[in-house]
Amino acid sequence: MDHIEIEKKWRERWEKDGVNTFHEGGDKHYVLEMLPYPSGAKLHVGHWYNYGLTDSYARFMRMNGKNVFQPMGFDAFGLPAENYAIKTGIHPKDSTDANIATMERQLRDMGIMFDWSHEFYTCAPDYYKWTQWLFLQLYKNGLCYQKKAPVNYCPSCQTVIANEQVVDGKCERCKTEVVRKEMTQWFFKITDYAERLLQGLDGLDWPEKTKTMQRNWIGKSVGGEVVFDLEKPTADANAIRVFTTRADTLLGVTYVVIAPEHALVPVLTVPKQKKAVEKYVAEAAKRSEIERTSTSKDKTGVFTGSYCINPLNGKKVPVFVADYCLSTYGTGAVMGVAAHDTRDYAFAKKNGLEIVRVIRPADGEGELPFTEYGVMTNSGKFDGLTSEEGKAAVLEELEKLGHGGKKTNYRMRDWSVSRQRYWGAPIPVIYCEHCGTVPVPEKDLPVELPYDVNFTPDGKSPLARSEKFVNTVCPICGKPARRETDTLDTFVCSSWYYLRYPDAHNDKAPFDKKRVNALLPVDCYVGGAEHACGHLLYSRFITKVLHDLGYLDFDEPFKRLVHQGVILGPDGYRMSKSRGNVISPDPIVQKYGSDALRLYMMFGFDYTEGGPWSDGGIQSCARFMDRIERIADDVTNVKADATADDALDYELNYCIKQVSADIPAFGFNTAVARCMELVNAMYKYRAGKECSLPYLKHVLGVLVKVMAPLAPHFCEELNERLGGKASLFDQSYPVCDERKLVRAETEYAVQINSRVKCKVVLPQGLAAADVQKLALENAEVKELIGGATPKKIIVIPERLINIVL
RNA sequence: GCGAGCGUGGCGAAAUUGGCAGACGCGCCGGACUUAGGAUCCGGUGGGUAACCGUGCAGGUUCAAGUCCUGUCGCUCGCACCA
Repeated sequence: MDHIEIEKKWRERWEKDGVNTFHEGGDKHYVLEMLPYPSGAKLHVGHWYNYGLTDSYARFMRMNGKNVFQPMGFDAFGLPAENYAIKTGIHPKDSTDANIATMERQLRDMGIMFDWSHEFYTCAPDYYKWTQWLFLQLYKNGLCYQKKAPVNYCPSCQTVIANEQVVDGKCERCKTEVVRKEMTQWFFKITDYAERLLQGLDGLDWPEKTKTMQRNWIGKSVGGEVVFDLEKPTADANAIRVFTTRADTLLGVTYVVIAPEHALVPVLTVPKQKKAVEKYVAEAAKRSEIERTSTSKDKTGVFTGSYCINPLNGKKVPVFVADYCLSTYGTGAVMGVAAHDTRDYAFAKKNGLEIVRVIRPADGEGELPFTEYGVMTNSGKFDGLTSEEGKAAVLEELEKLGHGGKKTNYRMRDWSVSRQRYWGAPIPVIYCEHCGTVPVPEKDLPVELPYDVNFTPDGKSPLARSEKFVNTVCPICGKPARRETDTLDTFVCSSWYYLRYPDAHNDKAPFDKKRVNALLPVDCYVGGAEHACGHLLYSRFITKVLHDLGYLDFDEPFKRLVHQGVILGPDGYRMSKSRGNVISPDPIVQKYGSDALRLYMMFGFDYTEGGPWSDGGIQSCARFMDRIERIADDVTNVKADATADDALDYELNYCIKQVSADIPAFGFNTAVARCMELVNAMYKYRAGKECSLPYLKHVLGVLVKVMAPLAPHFCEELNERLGGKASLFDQSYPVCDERKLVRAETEYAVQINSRVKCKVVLPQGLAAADVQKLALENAEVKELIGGATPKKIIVIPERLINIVL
């Protein structure tokens, strides 16, 4: 069979007959793969693994009566295209369009049943118009705000660069040391949804690992806030607030630490300490950029010269600035309990601070620092309480005193959506001297990205230099005003795209409410695990926001999530251009056909594990198809007949049953193995004396349906050759006849003292007592027991008998 | 450092979830058909002559452990001073 030829033929046939066209109604099943970024590197085998195998799942669901919706589009904004433009001068839009054309051709060659009429590109104005609309909804509802935040800035390239472009603190392109720069940026208030994002995880059919990662990322921690009054209040401040999970240790506080970036640093620093503190803060700013992650185990810090008051006992404690306290978590200040925290202990030792024990183990003293829960001591009226009781009691007391109380903290921070970049959706905001920050009215969307801009880096983004773009009029007062020149993070574009597919060309709204509520949530979402705390979290957030605003009936976008494993290069390393170990699917498809590639990707790996690519396996799958074709050659001209051979009929139904369970569980490797077993049985049958070609043809006809989701073109071709008229994908999947799996006899393994000694054949379906009785009557078993009296006999129905002597 | 996951033949991997370890395939060995085969078909293939031994290593629970528990080593991923 010329696979290239027949694959082309069937793709054209499907197209012509509208086999892949989605019609609304019925028992919908929305299958979605994470949409690709159109890079110049084209599709690699990893995309195939993701899209090709998920398509097999989708085809299976379709043959099982589901009305499957499986769309595809392109996540087309982003940094690589812009960097490419800086390097080559080729406009991002042009290179992106070209890449999309190539990738779309490759995707079509895969033979996936995408309904292309729902396709979109996130970089097209008719899509990003609605990304901007989304921004405005968040803005209007208080979920979007501006604040100053640090960005990475390369002084040589004169541009802001992304975190992933910073390698060892240096710019990946020019190796210049990157500096931190404070800039005003837009944020989405994802932290408002922290608790719901956490709670919602429980009901999702997602990999536990991914849920755990999101839980850790959200980082809920239940504790309390303590207010330390300043010894000398000023006009600017009168107290330091700290967050703690160990309120039971409050009476052991011997100092308080604030982060170098804390607003109170200048307020609390006394003139005598000014020089030392300023020097420390400057050094910390540098360190946090370059080596914060690896080394700074050393607990450094300097005294501000000021003191604050422990609200519980009125004790005066010194305030330090130290970089082991993070400005980004909690209140940016912590209480120092040297006796019960390893970091505080190290800091106190180094700075000669007092160490006061207030918790002891339930028995004895134990060494310091003692960081576990125990019993309160040296704590006056709290003495004797357990840590658990003490936490509650202390926080209650603080509340009475008006100096704190219970508080829950989340590690997650708000989502920064500003990018000082050209190739993204412009943020729809206008700055007016008279009216201030003004959102672009919805009727004026989209704010179009100008094509004609200059990419040479000179300290401003290309958008900021485009006078035509920047200069506008204020929508309120009509006077000259300037546009925001930052663009949106591409994760904003991809945070709502699954809502666009059902109604991809709607120019009145981002989606039709009825249609979206009918088709969503996504029933099965498949993509890489690396998006656990990015895209997958943002999408959940946006869905919840749109739900709360009344646009959606559901508040979780993806019911079931599956991660495909990573296909590594033949050398066992992640595929990369620099390693030169990238496997391109194109030559493989040209040589063996896309079905052979698909089968191999299924057969060679555990889907969620992935693994190194190997060339050898692909031939085995091509050979497997040849074996099936050879049977087809034998039976093409006979009339099919279902007069059964018991042994082969058993194999056939066993295969149907197993494959039907494997495919929805993404167990493709075993599904293919079961089909191979059936083909082996067919060969055995064909070689036997009792072989009936009409029956063999019947079995082949069923196999072709069973395998249709796994090798769609090939199976369609065989089906046609066997006399089938309609497309297999408009037919039902074979159903296992359980009666055919009932056999008269079962072979039991007989164990003596837990070791298999022999086998006995007994009728199927016996009660345990009868199994035991018959087994003990067996001559071989009798001999093995040799007259000894069994102490205990365990019978596992249809499996084994264990006789303990 | 913390958290999660993994470790099974020469290789990719299976194992009804505590019940005959190694399905299926690659590779290898042998046979058939052949002028020939790197095509195809059939058979064999964890180790050991054997009793037996075998799922990283050491223990434990159990009639029974790849599967559960404890410890340990190694690898991968995620988070990295989170108070």
